[in-house]
Amino acid sequence: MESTPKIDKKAWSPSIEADIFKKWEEERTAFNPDAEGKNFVIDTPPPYPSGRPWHIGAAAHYSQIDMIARTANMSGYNVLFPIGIDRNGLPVELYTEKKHKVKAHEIPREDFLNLCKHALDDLEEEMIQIMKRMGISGDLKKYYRTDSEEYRRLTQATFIDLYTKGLIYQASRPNNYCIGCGTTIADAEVSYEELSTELVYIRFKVKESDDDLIVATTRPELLCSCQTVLVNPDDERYLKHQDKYAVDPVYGKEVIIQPHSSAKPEFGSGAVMVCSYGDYTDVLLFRELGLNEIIAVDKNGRMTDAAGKYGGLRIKKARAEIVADLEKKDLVKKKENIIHRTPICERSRTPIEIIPMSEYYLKQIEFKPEIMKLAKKMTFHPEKHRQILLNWIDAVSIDWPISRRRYYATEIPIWYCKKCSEPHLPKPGQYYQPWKDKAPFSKCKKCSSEEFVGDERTFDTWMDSSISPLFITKYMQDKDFFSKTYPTTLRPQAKDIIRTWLYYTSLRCNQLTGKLPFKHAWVMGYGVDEKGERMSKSKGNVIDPIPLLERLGGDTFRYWAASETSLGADFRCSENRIIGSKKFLTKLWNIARFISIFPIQKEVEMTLSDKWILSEASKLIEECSIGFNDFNFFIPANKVREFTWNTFAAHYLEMIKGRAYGSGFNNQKQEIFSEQEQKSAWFTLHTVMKSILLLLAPIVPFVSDALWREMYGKASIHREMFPKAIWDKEYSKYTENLLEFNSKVWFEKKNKGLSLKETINIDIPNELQEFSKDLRAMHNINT
RNA sequence: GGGCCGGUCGUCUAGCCUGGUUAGGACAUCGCACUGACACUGCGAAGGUCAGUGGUUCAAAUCCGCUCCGGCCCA
Repeated sequence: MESTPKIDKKAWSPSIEADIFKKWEEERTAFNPDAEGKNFVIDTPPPYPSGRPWHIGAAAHYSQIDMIARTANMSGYNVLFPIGIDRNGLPVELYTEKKHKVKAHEIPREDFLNLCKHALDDLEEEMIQIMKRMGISGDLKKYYRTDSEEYRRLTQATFIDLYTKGLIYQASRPNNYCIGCGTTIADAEVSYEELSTELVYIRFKVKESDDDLIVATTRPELLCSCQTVLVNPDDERYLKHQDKYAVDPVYGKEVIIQPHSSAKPEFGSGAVMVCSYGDYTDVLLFRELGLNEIIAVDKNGRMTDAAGKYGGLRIKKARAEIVADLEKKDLVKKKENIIHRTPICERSRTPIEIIPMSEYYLKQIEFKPEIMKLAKKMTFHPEKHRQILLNWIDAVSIDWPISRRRYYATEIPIWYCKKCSEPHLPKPGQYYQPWKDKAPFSKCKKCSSEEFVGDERTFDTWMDSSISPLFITKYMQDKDFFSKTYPTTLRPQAKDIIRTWLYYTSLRCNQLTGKLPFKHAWVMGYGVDEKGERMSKSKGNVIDPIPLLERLGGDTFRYWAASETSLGADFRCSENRIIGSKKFLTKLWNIARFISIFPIQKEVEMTLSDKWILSEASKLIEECSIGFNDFNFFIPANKVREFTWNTFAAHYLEMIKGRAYGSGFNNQKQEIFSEQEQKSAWFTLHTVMKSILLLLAPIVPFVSDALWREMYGKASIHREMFPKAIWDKEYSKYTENLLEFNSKVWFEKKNKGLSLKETINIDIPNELQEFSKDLRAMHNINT
């Protein structure tokens, strides 16, 4: 028997991945909802090109999402795997301002938007390149953008629909306002940071007495809006002051001192002033106590006229001056530094102010029970992340403010009558820019006036993002397509945007269609650095995926992404870990290279060794399908590696080598294997090899396809189905004994200083007698 | 203050739901070895009181209580 492998290269070389990718592009068939098989629609998260390099963890997520698509495909589904790029909202604006050294509010809006439109083009191009390098199977030539007219048109149409249904209203109420971004933001966009701040003890006078009342506050500049001072009802220090009036030391205003349980005796002096608005508690207290709000801070972050001589100053400056003035008059008893949990804007990291503004709201409070019900119906992968969504729904306490005072986002499609201010909404189906477009109405429906003014605001970008399942299924555009693809099958997404993207999508799509937008939510953890810390540019621990992909290849990267950490858990990124996964691909390559020596063989009557490894293969297939069904690639990646390397290669290949070559035992030519036995080995080798390649195909699509085409025909492995566990699993009962016996022989030879080729005298245990021919050949055992 | 998740060889992780082998694997470390595909290899060794503590049980990494530590979320 000749021993020339069909595959001549000695190692897997990632450089050929580009050619394979090209082949896939040529062979691509478009998604057809009417094709054979059930439809499987992935609501792919459109990544945001927010800077370079693209976060290696995010890139890893995309490779995992591709594994989902390929898994569905190999399970017989008809897969729609759209690719999108998110380009709306504040990050683009900030990036544009920096890139072009302009300020959004200082140049004409039109010019600014034009700059924004192309600011991300190069970053986007780089992302697409990375996706290609990773072998993403979605159509990378036809990807969508969230800032396209088609997308924004749909956002506006859904808004008009919900407005007509009465789910949207305008109201002025105290809300989170980010001075850095110049806009109201939703609770979901607020995060918290422990910041150090100064607690100032200010001396108030108690009216009609000689007593002082010390009030501790972190916001002395809000003194002008103070409407009452609270003390704890059980605080004996202040019993005598209750229901008297306190006189503030700057404006001389008299406010009532009232008992209230929200004043904690142990915090500060135990007496707190209630101002509009220091924090969210103030908002609740104003409401509860029926106080009149005084607006102390304007939307530019300056004090209003209500602050008297401090009017016009920035918050921090006003605070410093007011404290200095009070100190001069000895009205500050003391100051201390405390750590204060401060709400900040998630995007700009600026502390939040609470300022009443007139904004549009989408009703969500009344939908809470419904969304809660749906959240319990969705299948979560992993199940444990469901709780994050349930907790958030539970915490939702006000309707969602959806209007933003920003520029590069979908415009609110409303015009107002110049005379009577009546709002007018256009017909859905077109993209409207009311800040510059002429109103599409001739007369006001209320007062018949003919002049209109367009709303200048935009939507919260989550208004766009939350309808991605509708956009990809052609909602309001192609009824037939929509009816066949919606609800979508699966939403893959990161853990940290459950309270925004997952929640808002469930809310909005349910309001619009009455249905849950997807059956499965697949939630991934964060990519963190080698030490388990989050990656950030300031920490200097970011890893650029491009050079890694270039050097090690897409499959190495993907195998790492699959095998490193289990579903939904955070995973550590480091070059060493990625390099480690390349070894397995080389091993796989060489196993295939060895097997490619032997001809493809039809099924024949098999020997026990062959039945044994096929039994193990059946077990492997079953274990892997548990992982694939849960879209958990950690399981197949590790199980296949363990089987391939530690069982198939280390034991089975060694056991049948002689038999496959047909040359009998190493030194004892007297015993030769029959042709039948040889063919049985050939058949088994190829059968197991095929199963391994098929099981790995969704994870390492390049190398599996290269080997498949080389060994089993011209068509791509990605047109195949997963293998079925058709082999009798009973023979796995020998596994433990076989592995143990082989180890024992190797150990003996080593101890006696024998080379592996040399003969040895050793007894084959009774339970393995049926394997003795293969075992004697393998170890060169004397009979 | 409340909630959720986690704590297993140097590092990462499986096992925990459904108690019961010498707690499995990978990387790193240390020996030895060219073996009819593979030195990007093979074989072997060393390395763990399963965070701590109390309980349930014939039996606990696994179930329950408490404590400590870390991460996230919400007040």
